[in-house]
Amino acid sequence: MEKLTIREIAKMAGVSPTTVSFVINGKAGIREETRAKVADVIARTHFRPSMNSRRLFFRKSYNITLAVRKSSSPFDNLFYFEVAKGLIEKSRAYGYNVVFTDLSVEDGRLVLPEIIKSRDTDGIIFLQSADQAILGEIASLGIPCVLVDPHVKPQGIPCVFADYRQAAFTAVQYLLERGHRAIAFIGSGNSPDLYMQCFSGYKAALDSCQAAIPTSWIQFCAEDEAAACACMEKILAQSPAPSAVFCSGDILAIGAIGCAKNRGLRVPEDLSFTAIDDILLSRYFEPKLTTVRIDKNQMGQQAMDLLAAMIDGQPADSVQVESGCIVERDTVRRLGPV
Amino acid sequence: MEKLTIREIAKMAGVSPTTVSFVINGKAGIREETRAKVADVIARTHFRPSMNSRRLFFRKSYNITLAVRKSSSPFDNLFYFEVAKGLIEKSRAYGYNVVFTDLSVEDGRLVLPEIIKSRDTDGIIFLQSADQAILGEIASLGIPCVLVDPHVKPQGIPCVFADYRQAAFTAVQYLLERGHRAIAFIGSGNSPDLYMQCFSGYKAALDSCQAAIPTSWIQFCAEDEAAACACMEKILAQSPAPSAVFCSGDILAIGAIGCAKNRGLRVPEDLSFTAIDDILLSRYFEPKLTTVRIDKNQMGQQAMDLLAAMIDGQPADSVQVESGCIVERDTVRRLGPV
DNA sequence: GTGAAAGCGCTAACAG
DNA sequence: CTGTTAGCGCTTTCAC
Repeated sequence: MEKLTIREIAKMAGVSPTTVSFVINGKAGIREETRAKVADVIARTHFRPSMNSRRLFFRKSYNITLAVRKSSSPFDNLFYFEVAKGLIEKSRAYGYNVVFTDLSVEDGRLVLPEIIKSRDTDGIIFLQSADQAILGEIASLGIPCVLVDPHVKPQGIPCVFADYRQAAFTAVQYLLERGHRAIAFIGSGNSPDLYMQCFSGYKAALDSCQAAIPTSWIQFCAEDEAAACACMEKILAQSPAPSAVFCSGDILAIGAIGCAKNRGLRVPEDLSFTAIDDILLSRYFEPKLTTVRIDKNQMGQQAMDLLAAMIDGQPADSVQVESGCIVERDTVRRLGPV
Repeated sequence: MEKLTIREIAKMAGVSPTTVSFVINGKAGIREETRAKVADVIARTHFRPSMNSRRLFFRKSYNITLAVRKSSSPFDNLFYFEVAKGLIEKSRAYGYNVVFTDLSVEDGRLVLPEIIKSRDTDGIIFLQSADQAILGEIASLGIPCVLVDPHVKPQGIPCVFADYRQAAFTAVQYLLERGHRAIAFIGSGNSPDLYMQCFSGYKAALDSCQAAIPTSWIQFCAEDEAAACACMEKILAQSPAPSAVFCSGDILAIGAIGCAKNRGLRVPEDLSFTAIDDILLSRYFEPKLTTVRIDKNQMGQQAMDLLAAMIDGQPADSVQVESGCIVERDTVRRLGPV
């Protein structure tokens, strides 16, 4: 079988290459009869125009790059993968290939992969991390770029955010509706933006019911599972004890619940928990965690929409995805009327 | 700033485009002096030759496609991601972009993504699944293809296998070394190839110590967590009871341990367990699972090596990655001397 | 409405 | 040892 090119197709259909090109690209000005004839040949031969040629002509790579940090935890990986799925689904419609790449480290500096340095990508999506130096380098390369769920808010780069304020509000509201008033807070001050959103949601829910809480119930040094456990310890060290705890992330709740268990408390009989994220583990942890789902798939989809718009030169603003969906499991007990 | 092309660089360096091209591609026949001059200009300008042009010239896309099934469990995702990491690391050295894609379903038939149909990829990597029709379609497209950890062994397509026989042998040997002789087997007959490997490793380890076991200890209907639980039930229904159980997958062990727990048995005090995989959950499950690690990262790397060889037209054979690394955790008890 | 011709940026014969 | 030239396969003016 010979190499199938647009010329071959033209020959087979008895027309010129131009005509074939017009048919392929749906341009006007072709007689319906000719169009059908050409379309028929294309269908029969399964011909596809060479992407490589179009790339050269349009000076587009039709690649978008998903940049992942090198050493990330399995949980990060899960996060990435869900976002990636959303991205991939959408990319199909836009005709982009989604290329995975990781930022490697040389001499302690992050270094961009070749696909970016050689501008072989039409756009870039970063997940969570957002090294300022890297961002600057990309800006100087002139490649559109969007950040997904950044831990720290950068200036001048469109982002896809989850609405952590709404998520926190929902998680706490859920507790209130089940009769809880004594609700503690465990979060991480490591990402101040994130912290502020979560705390603000927590506060908004509590404000509405005029609940007073001791300041020892507000813990913001939980940057990981172990630290969350320590936070829980501090909360339980004083009386009164809360009837419920809201944690700004599932992994923190898992740490905090571990602490409660160690002290002989039963969850949810003695203490209820809600959190934010819905990571894989939450379904397998004992007891199964009640949490507000962050829709990572949708974040991926939004990122694709945003990036595609930027590539087309349209002005783009950050977007926030709805984050008010609670998934009810086994860590919340309904309290009798107070 | 003007568009940087090889002509521009040539002009700046006062040479011809050919010379620049030769320098870039490390061809012989350039005076060192000229070479240095050109190299200097290239370094200063951060020039990279347009991938799009090279693609057209070489008729190569420099893409390899990682095909993922559409609806897969989070655990599959984790598997994919680890393989992908290995793949990505290696792809850098070969100069390939790793493009993620999923097989979508139309009218109940799997359909190949555009990147494959339009031959915009130099090779394809499939994970686990291996629909025969799809494979045939790809073969007719003439695109090199490798399978990673296929559940069913296809003919004529190079694969990257884990050595499940070795893994099973290692897992059972580990139990033997700790004094266990009464060791039951739980596996899944759903993937006969896989089953045979696991059982053969289990048998080989046991053969060497002449241990006799009742046939009820051999269970092969555990296609998932719940089924594994049922298998465990059957094993425990008769006496004597084994002192240890080997499961051909972590998720099966988790199901089986659940059954043992329900019956009031303590793990590992009353019953020990080993398995194969080392999935994320095994570290978080209570008790933490002792298991033989399958190195998915390495499988990804091997897949890249294999695929690259095939793309270069070299003959390629399936490879098997070493799979004898046990990760010791909390599900095995050492028995006193018999 | 359709065809001939130029060019996207690079590479590699082929001259000089 | 270096420069000129002709494509790789497509798209798109610009004539006809």
